[in-house]
Amino acid sequence: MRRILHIDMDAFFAAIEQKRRPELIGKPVVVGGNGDPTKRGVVSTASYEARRFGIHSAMPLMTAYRLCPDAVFLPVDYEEYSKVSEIIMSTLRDFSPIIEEVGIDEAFLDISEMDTPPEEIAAEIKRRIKDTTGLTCSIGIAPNKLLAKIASDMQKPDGITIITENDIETRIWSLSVRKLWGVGPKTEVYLKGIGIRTIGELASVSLDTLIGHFGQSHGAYLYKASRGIDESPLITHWEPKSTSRETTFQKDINNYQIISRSLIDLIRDVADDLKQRGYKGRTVTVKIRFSDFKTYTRAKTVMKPTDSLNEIRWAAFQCLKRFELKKKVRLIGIRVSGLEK
DNA sequence: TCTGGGGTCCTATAGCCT
DNA sequence: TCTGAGGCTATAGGACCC
Repeated sequence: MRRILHIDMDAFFAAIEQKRRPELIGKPVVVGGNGDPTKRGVVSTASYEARRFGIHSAMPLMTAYRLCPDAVFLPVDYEEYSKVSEIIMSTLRDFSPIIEEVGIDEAFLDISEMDTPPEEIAAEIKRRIKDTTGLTCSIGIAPNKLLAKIASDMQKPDGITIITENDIETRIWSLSVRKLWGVGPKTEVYLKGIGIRTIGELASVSLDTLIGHFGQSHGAYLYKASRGIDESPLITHWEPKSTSRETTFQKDINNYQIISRSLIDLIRDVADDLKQRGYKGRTVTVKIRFSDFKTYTRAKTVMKPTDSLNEIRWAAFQCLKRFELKKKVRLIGIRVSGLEK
Protein backbone atom coordinates (compact mmCIF):
# COMPACT_ATOMS: atom_id res chain seq x y z
CA MET A 1 0.00 0.00 0.00
CA ARG A 2 1.40 3.39 -0.99
CA ARG A 3 1.46 6.27 1.44
CA ILE A 4 1.29 9.66 -0.25
CA LEU A 5 1.28 13.08 1.36
CA HIS A 6 -0.10 16.21 -0.28
CA ILE A 7 1.33 19.38 1.24
CA ASP A 8 -0.56 22.56 0.42
CA MET A 9 0.52 25.96 1.77
CA ASP A 10 -2.25 28.04 3.36
CA ALA A 11 -3.05 31.27 1.43
CA PHE A 12 0.59 31.18 0.32
CA PHE A 13 1.15 34.59 -1.31
CA ALA A 14 -0.94 36.47 1.24
CA ALA A 15 0.70 34.65 4.15
CA ILE A 16 4.16 35.62 2.89
CA GLU A 17 3.11 39.26 2.64
CA GLN A 18 1.69 39.15 6.17
CA LYS A 19 4.88 37.54 7.39
CA ARG A 20 7.13 40.27 6.02
CA ARG A 21 4.74 43.06 7.00
CA PRO A 22 3.38 42.06 10.41
CA GLU A 23 1.06 45.09 10.49
CA LEU A 24 -1.00 43.19 7.87
CA ILE A 25 -1.62 40.23 10.17
CA GLY A 26 -5.33 39.90 10.89
CA LYS A 27 -6.26 42.19 7.99
CA PRO A 28 -7.86 41.29 4.65
CA VAL A 29 -4.97 41.04 2.17
CA VAL A 30 -5.46 40.49 -1.55
CA VAL A 31 -2.47 39.63 -3.74
CA GLY A 32 -2.95 39.93 -7.49
CA GLY A 33 -2.05 41.76 -10.67
CA ASN A 34 0.05 44.84 -10.08
CA GLY A 35 -1.69 45.58 -6.81
CA ASP A 36 -4.00 48.25 -8.22
CA PRO A 37 -7.59 47.07 -7.80
CA THR A 38 -8.88 49.64 -10.28
CA LYS A 39 -6.80 48.04 -13.06
CA ARG A 40 -7.27 44.81 -15.00
CA GLY A 41 -6.10 41.72 -13.16
CA VAL A 42 -7.34 38.89 -11.00
CA VAL A 43 -6.83 37.75 -7.42
CA SER A 44 -3.95 35.30 -7.04
CA THR A 45 -4.43 34.73 -3.32
CA ALA A 46 -6.72 36.23 -0.70
CA SER A 47 -5.92 35.98 3.02
CA TYR A 48 -8.49 34.16 5.12
CA GLU A 49 -9.67 37.54 6.45
CA ALA A 50 -10.35 38.66 2.85
CA ARG A 51 -12.11 35.39 2.03
CA ARG A 52 -14.73 36.25 4.64
CA PHE A 53 -15.82 39.05 2.29
CA GLY A 54 -16.34 36.53 -0.50
CA ILE A 55 -13.03 37.24 -2.20
CA HIS A 56 -11.32 34.25 -3.79
CA SER A 57 -8.63 33.32 -6.32
CA ALA A 58 -9.31 34.13 -10.00
CA MET A 59 -11.82 36.84 -9.10
CA PRO A 60 -11.31 40.14 -10.98
CA LEU A 61 -9.50 42.65 -8.76
CA MET A 62 -12.21 45.23 -9.43
CA THR A 63 -14.82 42.83 -8.06
CA ALA A 64 -12.70 42.13 -4.99
CA TYR A 65 -12.36 45.87 -4.46
CA ARG A 66 -16.12 46.27 -4.54
CA LEU A 67 -16.54 43.49 -1.99
CA CYS A 68 -13.93 44.92 0.38
CA PRO A 69 -12.59 48.41 -0.41
CA ASP A 70 -10.65 48.39 2.85
CA ALA A 71 -8.60 45.33 1.96
CA VAL A 72 -4.86 45.77 1.39
CA PHE A 73 -4.15 45.13 -2.30
CA LEU A 74 -0.63 44.05 -3.17
CA PRO A 75 1.19 43.16 -6.41
CA VAL A 76 2.40 39.62 -7.04
CA ASP A 77 6.09 39.27 -6.10
CA TYR A 78 7.01 35.97 -7.74
CA GLU A 79 10.70 36.32 -6.99
CA GLU A 80 10.08 36.45 -3.27
CA TYR A 81 7.51 33.64 -3.31
CA SER A 82 9.90 31.45 -5.34
CA LYS A 83 12.60 31.88 -2.71
CA VAL A 84 10.21 30.79 0.04
CA SER A 85 9.03 27.93 -2.17
CA GLU A 86 12.61 26.68 -2.57
CA ILE A 87 13.06 26.57 1.19
CA ILE A 88 9.85 24.56 1.54
CA MET A 89 10.68 22.12 -1.26
CA SER A 90 14.16 21.51 0.08
CA THR A 91 12.69 20.91 3.53
CA LEU A 92 10.34 18.31 2.01
CA ARG A 93 13.26 16.71 0.18
CA ASP A 94 14.84 15.99 3.57
CA PHE A 95 11.94 13.66 4.28
CA SER A 96 11.77 11.79 0.97
CA PRO A 97 13.51 12.04 -2.40
CA ILE A 98 10.29 11.03 -4.13
CA ILE A 99 8.67 14.42 -4.45
CA GLU A 100 6.45 15.97 -7.09
CA GLU A 101 6.27 19.75 -7.01
CA VAL A 102 2.90 21.09 -8.11
CA GLY A 103 3.28 24.73 -8.90
CA ILE A 104 4.87 27.04 -6.37
CA ASP A 105 2.98 26.12 -3.20
CA GLU A 106 2.07 22.42 -3.36
CA ALA A 107 3.84 19.09 -3.46
CA PHE A 108 3.24 15.37 -3.24
CA LEU A 109 5.61 13.25 -1.16
CA ASP A 110 5.89 9.48 -1.33
CA ILE A 111 6.67 8.13 2.16
CA SER A 112 5.78 4.48 1.45
CA GLU A 113 9.29 3.31 2.36
CA MET A 114 9.37 5.05 5.72
CA ASP A 115 8.58 3.26 8.99
CA THR A 116 7.44 6.29 11.00
CA PRO A 117 3.63 6.65 11.14
CA PRO A 118 2.50 9.09 8.43
CA GLU A 119 0.72 11.43 10.84
CA GLU A 120 3.97 11.82 12.78
CA ILE A 121 5.83 12.62 9.56
CA ALA A 122 3.14 15.14 8.60
CA ALA A 123 3.32 16.83 11.99
CA GLU A 124 7.11 17.02 11.75
CA ILE A 125 6.89 18.52 8.24
CA LYS A 126 4.50 21.18 9.50
CA ARG A 127 6.88 21.99 12.37
CA ARG A 128 9.89 22.26 10.06
CA ILE A 129 8.08 24.49 7.55
CA LYS A 130 6.82 26.69 10.37
CA ASP A 131 10.38 26.94 11.77
CA THR A 132 12.06 27.80 8.47
CA THR A 133 9.42 30.07 6.92
CA GLY A 134 6.94 30.98 9.66
CA LEU A 135 4.13 29.70 7.45
CA THR A 136 1.44 27.07 7.94
CA CYS A 137 0.32 24.37 5.55
CA SER A 138 -2.34 21.69 5.34
CA ILE A 139 -1.43 18.07 4.70
CA GLY A 140 -3.44 15.18 3.29
CA ILE A 141 -2.40 11.57 3.84
CA ALA A 142 -3.80 8.86 1.56
CA PRO A 143 -2.93 5.79 -0.54
CA ASN A 144 -2.70 7.88 -3.73
CA LYS A 145 -2.31 11.41 -5.10
CA LEU A 146 -6.00 11.87 -5.92
CA LEU A 147 -7.15 11.17 -2.36
CA ALA A 148 -4.20 12.94 -0.73
CA LYS A 149 -5.12 16.12 -2.57
CA ILE A 150 -8.75 15.88 -1.56
CA ALA A 151 -7.65 15.19 2.02
CA SER A 152 -5.36 18.22 2.29
CA ASP A 153 -8.34 20.41 1.40
CA MET A 154 -10.60 18.97 4.11
CA GLN A 155 -9.17 20.76 7.14
CA LYS A 156 -7.75 24.07 6.00
CA PRO A 157 -5.88 25.94 7.23
CA ASP A 158 -3.17 24.25 9.29
CA GLY A 159 -4.72 20.77 9.31
CA ILE A 160 -3.72 17.14 8.86
CA THR A 161 -6.27 14.75 7.32
CA ILE A 162 -5.92 11.01 6.79
CA ILE A 163 -8.05 9.21 4.20
CA THR A 164 -7.97 5.43 3.77
CA GLU A 165 -9.77 3.15 1.31
CA ASN A 166 -12.41 2.55 3.96
CA ASP A 167 -13.26 6.26 4.02
CA ILE A 168 -14.16 6.53 0.35
CA GLU A 169 -17.85 5.75 0.67
CA THR A 170 -18.32 7.56 3.98
CA ARG A 171 -16.21 10.70 3.55
CA ILE A 172 -15.57 11.12 -0.19
CA TRP A 173 -18.85 10.16 -1.86
CA SER A 174 -20.76 12.98 -0.16
CA LEU A 175 -18.41 15.61 -1.64
CA SER A 176 -19.15 17.68 -4.74
CA VAL A 177 -17.74 16.33 -8.01
CA ARG A 178 -15.88 19.64 -8.16
CA LYS A 179 -13.48 18.31 -5.51
CA LEU A 180 -12.11 15.80 -8.01
CA TRP A 181 -8.95 16.87 -9.79
CA GLY A 182 -9.87 17.37 -13.44
CA VAL A 183 -13.48 18.39 -12.84
CA GLY A 184 -13.72 22.11 -13.51
CA PRO A 185 -16.66 24.48 -13.99
CA LYS A 186 -17.68 23.09 -17.41
CA THR A 187 -17.70 19.45 -16.37
CA GLU A 188 -19.51 20.32 -13.14
CA VAL A 189 -22.32 22.04 -15.06
CA TYR A 190 -22.50 19.18 -17.56
CA LEU A 191 -22.73 16.61 -14.77
CA LYS A 192 -25.39 18.65 -13.00
CA GLY A 193 -27.32 18.55 -16.25
CA ILE A 194 -27.46 14.76 -16.12
CA GLY A 195 -28.35 14.77 -12.44
CA ILE A 196 -24.93 14.20 -10.92
CA ARG A 197 -23.71 16.46 -8.14
CA THR A 198 -21.64 14.32 -5.78
CA ILE A 199 -18.73 11.96 -6.24
CA GLY A 200 -20.95 9.15 -4.98
CA GLU A 201 -23.55 9.86 -7.66
CA LEU A 202 -20.75 9.83 -10.23
CA ALA A 203 -19.66 6.42 -8.92
CA SER A 204 -23.15 5.05 -9.63
CA VAL A 205 -22.76 5.67 -13.38
CA SER A 206 -21.47 2.86 -15.59
CA LEU A 207 -18.13 3.05 -17.36
CA ASP A 208 -19.80 2.88 -20.76
CA THR A 209 -22.13 5.75 -19.93
CA LEU A 210 -19.25 7.95 -18.77
CA ILE A 211 -17.22 7.15 -21.89
CA GLY A 212 -20.29 8.01 -23.94
CA HIS A 213 -20.48 11.44 -22.31
CA PHE A 214 -16.81 12.32 -21.91
CA GLY A 215 -14.83 10.19 -24.34
CA GLN A 216 -12.54 7.26 -23.65
CA SER A 217 -9.84 9.08 -21.75
CA HIS A 218 -11.78 11.44 -19.53
CA GLY A 219 -14.66 8.98 -19.08
CA ALA A 220 -12.42 6.22 -17.81
CA TYR A 221 -10.64 8.70 -15.59
CA LEU A 222 -13.88 9.86 -13.95
CA TYR A 223 -15.01 6.26 -13.45
CA LYS A 224 -11.87 5.41 -11.50
CA ALA A 225 -11.55 8.75 -9.71
CA SER A 226 -15.09 8.52 -8.30
CA ARG A 227 -14.02 5.24 -6.67
CA GLY A 228 -10.85 6.76 -5.25
CA ILE A 229 -8.71 4.75 -7.66
CA ASP A 230 -5.51 6.43 -8.84
CA GLU A 231 -2.30 4.61 -9.65
CA SER A 232 -0.51 7.60 -11.14
CA PRO A 233 3.11 7.87 -10.05
CA LEU A 234 4.78 10.96 -8.68
CA ILE A 235 6.52 12.92 -11.41
CA THR A 236 9.92 13.70 -9.91
CA HIS A 237 11.41 15.18 -13.06
CA TRP A 238 9.90 16.69 -16.15
CA GLU A 239 11.00 18.68 -19.18
CA PRO A 240 9.11 21.78 -20.29
CA LYS A 241 6.96 21.30 -23.41
CA SER A 242 6.45 24.96 -24.23
CA THR A 243 7.20 28.45 -23.04
CA SER A 244 5.03 31.51 -23.54
CA ARG A 245 4.37 35.15 -22.75
CA GLU A 246 1.12 37.03 -23.01
CA THR A 247 -0.22 40.37 -21.98
CA THR A 248 -3.65 41.87 -21.48
CA PHE A 249 -3.93 45.51 -22.45
CA GLN A 250 -5.32 47.89 -19.86
CA LYS A 251 -7.82 48.95 -22.52
CA ASP A 252 -8.84 47.07 -25.64
CA ILE A 253 -7.01 48.46 -28.66
CA ASN A 254 -7.28 48.47 -32.43
CA ASN A 255 -3.99 50.22 -33.20
CA TYR A 256 -1.85 47.79 -35.22
CA GLN A 257 1.37 49.58 -34.26
CA ILE A 258 0.73 49.01 -30.56
CA ILE A 259 -0.29 45.40 -31.16
CA SER A 260 2.78 44.53 -33.20
CA ARG A 261 5.12 46.38 -30.85
CA SER A 262 3.70 44.47 -27.89
CA LEU A 263 4.13 41.23 -29.80
CA ILE A 264 7.78 42.08 -30.50
CA ASP A 265 8.36 42.69 -26.78
CA LEU A 266 6.82 39.32 -25.92
CA ILE A 267 8.84 37.56 -28.63
CA ARG A 268 12.04 39.01 -27.17
CA ASP A 269 11.07 37.78 -23.69
CA VAL A 270 10.34 34.29 -24.97
CA ALA A 271 13.55 34.11 -27.03
CA ASP A 272 15.59 35.29 -24.02
CA ASP A 273 13.88 32.69 -21.88
CA LEU A 274 14.64 29.89 -24.37
CA LYS A 275 18.31 30.87 -24.59
CA GLN A 276 18.66 31.26 -20.85
CA ARG A 277 17.19 27.83 -20.17
CA GLY A 278 18.94 26.17 -23.11
CA TYR A 279 15.93 25.11 -25.19
CA LYS A 280 14.94 25.43 -28.82
CA GLY A 281 11.44 25.01 -30.21
CA ARG A 282 9.79 24.29 -33.57
CA THR A 283 6.25 25.62 -33.31
CA VAL A 284 5.42 29.28 -32.82
CA THR A 285 1.83 30.13 -31.86
CA VAL A 286 0.32 33.60 -31.69
CA LYS A 287 -2.76 34.04 -29.52
CA ILE A 288 -5.21 36.90 -29.70
CA ARG A 289 -8.16 37.55 -27.44
CA PHE A 290 -10.66 40.10 -28.73
CA SER A 291 -12.79 42.48 -26.70
CA ASP A 292 -15.65 39.94 -26.73
CA PHE A 293 -13.25 37.54 -24.96
CA LYS A 294 -13.17 35.15 -27.93
CA THR A 295 -9.68 33.71 -28.19
CA TYR A 296 -7.96 32.48 -31.35
CA THR A 297 -4.56 31.02 -32.16
CA ARG A 298 -2.49 30.72 -35.32
CA ALA A 299 0.58 28.49 -35.47
CA LYS A 300 3.60 28.07 -37.68
CA THR A 301 6.03 25.17 -37.47
CA VAL A 302 9.55 25.67 -38.78
CA MET A 303 11.94 23.03 -40.14
CA LYS A 304 14.56 23.12 -37.39
CA PRO A 305 14.16 23.89 -33.67
CA THR A 306 15.23 27.45 -33.04
CA ASP A 307 15.86 29.97 -30.30
CA SER A 308 16.69 32.75 -32.74
CA LEU A 309 14.91 36.04 -32.19
CA ASN A 310 14.74 36.66 -35.94
CA GLU A 311 13.29 33.27 -36.82
CA ILE A 312 10.70 33.36 -34.04
CA ARG A 313 9.75 36.90 -35.03
CA TRP A 314 9.37 35.86 -38.67
CA ALA A 315 7.14 32.90 -37.78
CA ALA A 316 5.11 35.00 -35.33
CA PHE A 317 4.38 37.68 -37.92
CA GLN A 318 3.44 35.00 -40.46
CA CYS A 319 0.83 34.02 -37.88
CA LEU A 320 -0.22 37.59 -37.04
CA LYS A 321 -0.86 38.31 -40.75
CA ARG A 322 -3.49 35.57 -40.80
CA PHE A 323 -5.70 37.30 -38.22
CA GLU A 324 -8.52 39.58 -39.21
CA LEU A 325 -8.02 42.50 -36.86
CA LYS A 326 -11.50 43.97 -37.13
CA LYS A 327 -12.49 43.82 -33.48
CA LYS A 328 -10.51 45.47 -30.69
CA VAL A 329 -7.76 43.37 -29.16
CA ARG A 330 -7.74 42.60 -25.46
CA LEU A 331 -4.77 40.24 -25.19
CA ILE A 332 -1.86 39.17 -27.32
CA GLY A 333 0.47 36.27 -26.61
CA ILE A 334 3.21 34.12 -28.06
CA ARG A 335 4.12 30.52 -27.37
CA VAL A 336 7.00 28.37 -28.54
CA SER A 337 6.38 24.62 -28.27
CA GLY A 338 7.97 21.41 -29.44
CA LEU A 339 10.93 22.16 -27.18
CA GLU A 340 14.20 20.27 -27.06
CA LYS A 341 17.43 20.88 -25.20
C1' DT B 1 -19.68 44.14 -15.76
C1' DC B 2 -16.05 41.37 -15.16
C1' DT B 3 -13.01 37.59 -16.62
C1' DG B 4 -4.20 37.23 -15.48
C1' DG B 5 -0.41 34.56 -16.80
C1' DG B 6 2.04 30.36 -17.28
C1' DG B 7 1.47 25.90 -18.27
C1' DT B 8 -0.45 20.65 -19.63
C1' DC B 9 -3.27 17.45 -21.97
C1' DC B 10 -7.05 16.02 -25.01
C1' DT B 11 -9.93 16.06 -29.20
C1' DA B 12 -11.19 16.97 -33.83
C1' DT B 13 -9.94 17.86 -38.41
C1' DA B 14 -7.25 18.11 -42.51
C1' DG B 15 -3.49 16.98 -45.55
C1' DC B 16 -0.10 13.77 -46.98
C1' DC B 17 1.83 9.29 -47.57
C1' DT B 18 1.81 4.25 -48.05
C1' DT C 1 -6.24 3.35 -62.02
C1' DC C 2 -9.38 3.91 -58.40
C1' DT C 3 -10.72 3.49 -53.64
C1' DG C 4 -10.05 3.00 -48.95
C1' DA C 5 -7.80 2.21 -44.51
C1' DG C 6 -4.31 3.72 -41.27
C1' DG C 7 -0.52 6.31 -39.61
C1' DC C 8 1.64 10.58 -38.97
C1' DT C 9 2.04 15.55 -38.55
C1' DA C 10 0.29 20.14 -38.20
C1' DT C 11 -3.26 23.00 -36.66
C1' DA C 12 -7.10 25.01 -33.75
C1' DG C 13 -9.75 25.07 -29.87
C1' DG C 14 -11.10 23.91 -25.23
C1' DA C 15 -10.87 22.31 -20.40
C1' DC C 16 -8.24 22.31 -16.57
C1' DC C 17 -4.51 23.26 -13.10
C1' DC C 18 -1.91 26.61 -9.82
